[in-house]
Amino acid sequence: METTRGAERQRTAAERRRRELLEAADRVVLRDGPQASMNAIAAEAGITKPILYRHFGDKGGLYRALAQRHTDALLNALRAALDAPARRRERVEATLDTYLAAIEARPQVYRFLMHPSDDAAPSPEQGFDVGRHSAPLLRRLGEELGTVIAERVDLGPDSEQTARIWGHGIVGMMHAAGDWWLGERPFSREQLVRSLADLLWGRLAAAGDLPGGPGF
Amino acid sequence: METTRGAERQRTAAERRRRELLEAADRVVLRDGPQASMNAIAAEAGITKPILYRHFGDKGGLYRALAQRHTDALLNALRAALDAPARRRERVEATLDTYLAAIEARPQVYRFLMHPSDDAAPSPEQGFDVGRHSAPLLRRLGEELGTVIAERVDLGPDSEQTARIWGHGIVGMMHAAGDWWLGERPFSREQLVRSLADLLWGRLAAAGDLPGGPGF
DNA sequence: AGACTGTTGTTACCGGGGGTAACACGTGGT
DNA sequence: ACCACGTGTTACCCCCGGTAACAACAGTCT
Repeated sequence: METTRGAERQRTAAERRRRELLEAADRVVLRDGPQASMNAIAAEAGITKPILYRHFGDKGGLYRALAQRHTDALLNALRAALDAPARRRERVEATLDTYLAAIEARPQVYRFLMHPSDDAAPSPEQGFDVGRHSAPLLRRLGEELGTVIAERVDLGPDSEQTARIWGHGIVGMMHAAGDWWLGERPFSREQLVRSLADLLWGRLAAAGDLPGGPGF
Repeated sequence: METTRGAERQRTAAERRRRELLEAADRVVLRDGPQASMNAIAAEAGITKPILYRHFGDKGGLYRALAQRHTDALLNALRAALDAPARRRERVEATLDTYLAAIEARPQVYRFLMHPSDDAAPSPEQGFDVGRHSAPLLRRLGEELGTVIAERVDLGPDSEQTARIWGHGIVGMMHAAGDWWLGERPFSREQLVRSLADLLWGRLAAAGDLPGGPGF
């Protein structure tokens, strides 16, 4: 029967179209930042809005599809750094450096991933639904790192819970420091990596007091 | 001359009005979240939009004025915790706890401060202007903590730079972990504080490996 | 052939958001 | 009486996300 072959062809055609649209969207987002409008994306793709909506449902759908590509790439790079056969300190430094190199190389992509401009999911949840509001990518990174820590590091009782806290905390540290550094960039990436690793290695606890502070 | 007294009276009246408007805006933001519309705020205040614009210029102006009140309060509380006469570990824990207690007590305020929905400053800077895009409050906290660290902790050469990195990093850690915790809240605030302080105290470096990880 | 179905594309519209222009009113100062 | 000024309104503009309604064209079924 010809129907199945026809349907097949149609499907692959639709997928190709979808990829083309995503590439156009990518170009616009890279140029205009996360606040790129649907009109602009449609124009870049040489078509009009309703087609975009047919393919992606709503703006959130397009953005999610767009984000997934970049997210997957970054996540794979981070996993590789995390799995390198080296001492823990070196793995941590490699992971920090991988992340920072990525955001340094393509700041607009990073900005798009981390600041999705808005929810796109105005779910009418009543009770305090705070949280889940930082970029979803950050959450994902935090969870991922948490499980890696839980798998590999011996943390005694409550290990699972501690690992998750640390996962989110370390990711947040990396993100905030990176975001700030990217704005001013007053020193090299290596120095940033070293300082952050030093922080995680307890140098804050080990350092001595300077005169003039409160208490001892 | 009566003019100065009259002008005086007018000015204080205008200031009172401004405070009333801010309080109305506060109510709406607390109810509707950061995406509260100018129409809604005007309605809550019992007036119409143009008055708001006369008082605050634009939406960003209103939001900035609104944010400053809460920001100052939080900042003062944090400074108090940071200045308590106690050992460093206790001061760190107190500061973490202060921050987390604040976001736990008033999640909507926190959400408003941290996720200002959008820039409000679409400055057409050309070059990579990434950064400065997380909530300004986070930046401010990071800088503040950085200077405190630089003032009090002996970090050897490059101390200034290291302190700033740590300031932003620690604030980011606190923020990300707090944001995540606020969403699920699977354990008490005390445990969160202890775990984060442990992380800063180098427990990650000290902990042993579990079998199965890469390298040793 | 002709009728049916599905996809691709269009134009034209809706509701709502930020922001502003133009005008009405009251009150105190000269 | 007149002026200056702050408060308030209505009515509008433009843009954005999203949708309805329709046009054109393929391939399929009888």
